[in-house]
Amino acid sequence: MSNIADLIEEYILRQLATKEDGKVELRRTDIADKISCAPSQISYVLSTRFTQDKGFVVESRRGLGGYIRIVQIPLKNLVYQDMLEKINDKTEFVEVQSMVRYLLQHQMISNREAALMMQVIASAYQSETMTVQERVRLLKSILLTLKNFS
Amino acid sequence: MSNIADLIEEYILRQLATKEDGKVELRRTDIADKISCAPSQISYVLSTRFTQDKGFVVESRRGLGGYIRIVQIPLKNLVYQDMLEKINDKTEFVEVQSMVRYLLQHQMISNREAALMMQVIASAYQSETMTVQERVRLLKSILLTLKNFS
DNA sequence: AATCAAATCTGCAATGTTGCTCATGTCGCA
DNA sequence: TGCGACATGAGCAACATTGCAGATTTGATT
Repeated sequence: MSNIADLIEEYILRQLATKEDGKVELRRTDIADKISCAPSQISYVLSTRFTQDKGFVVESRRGLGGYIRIVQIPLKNLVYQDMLEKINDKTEFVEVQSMVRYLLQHQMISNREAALMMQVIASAYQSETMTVQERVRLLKSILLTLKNFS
Repeated sequence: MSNIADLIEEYILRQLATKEDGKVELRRTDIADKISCAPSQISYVLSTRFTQDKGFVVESRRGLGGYIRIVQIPLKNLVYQDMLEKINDKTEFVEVQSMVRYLLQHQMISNREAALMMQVIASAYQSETMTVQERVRLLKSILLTLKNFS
């Protein structure tokens, strides 16, 4: 099937696959030239196949130095679900810490959200008075909030 | 990135970063020479990227000894500072709640950040075991984090 | 003082470089 | 044969770049 939309999708996915961090920056006209198609076709493919709920974020800029940035984001619910299941009364601080790092590196949370979370999480672990049950409940509620608001 | 405007922006930001007080004074033609571009390009970048609502104030003067002064204004810090000062061991839940609402309504935090904060704050107030001192410390550290990451 | 020249920045118009939207058309397949 | 996915181009919106006339400011000259 030499359907142009498929070619474009493949091309972008191949570019993405070469990147470790799941981010590429492309120029629309470059792709259009390479594939030999109308530039608007690129926009079409992006809007139909690189959607948020398929795990992509697309940002762009026009004018000189224009670009299209495509970021592949892990399936959110799975990640959060996984993390939620991992958290129990024996979960160490460093584990939670690395969860936050993971979320940050995969653009599932912002810098500021990460800082906010780290602050709260550190407090929870340092607290002399907070019970382990309370801490677990707090951590889970944070992850749940993120999950529901993504 | 062969985009001159970006270079100029970076240059100015770098100059600003070297200053402790967030103020720089530059000469338009100097920058233009350094970057090798038309002087009016500097004006363009200033008017599009160093705007008031991005937290900058630009003053300038023409003529001999003319200059461009760029000031990075931490307007938002005032709000956070104010809130920080208001928080003590007698601060009620509803007050904190309305602070979060204020931040949200003024677009200083996102929906998700607000949800995150409310979650944590509610936990802190509901906790049977957390001491008042711990709670105050937590609330302040949250606001401080936001302040530093804005 | 009044004037002029030089050094600066301002404002704006003209033009170039991209990406986006939308109306419209095509094509394969159930 | 009708629907939905695919394809295209025109016109538009957003961003960048440049040049030039004009406004300001300083300082030197008359």
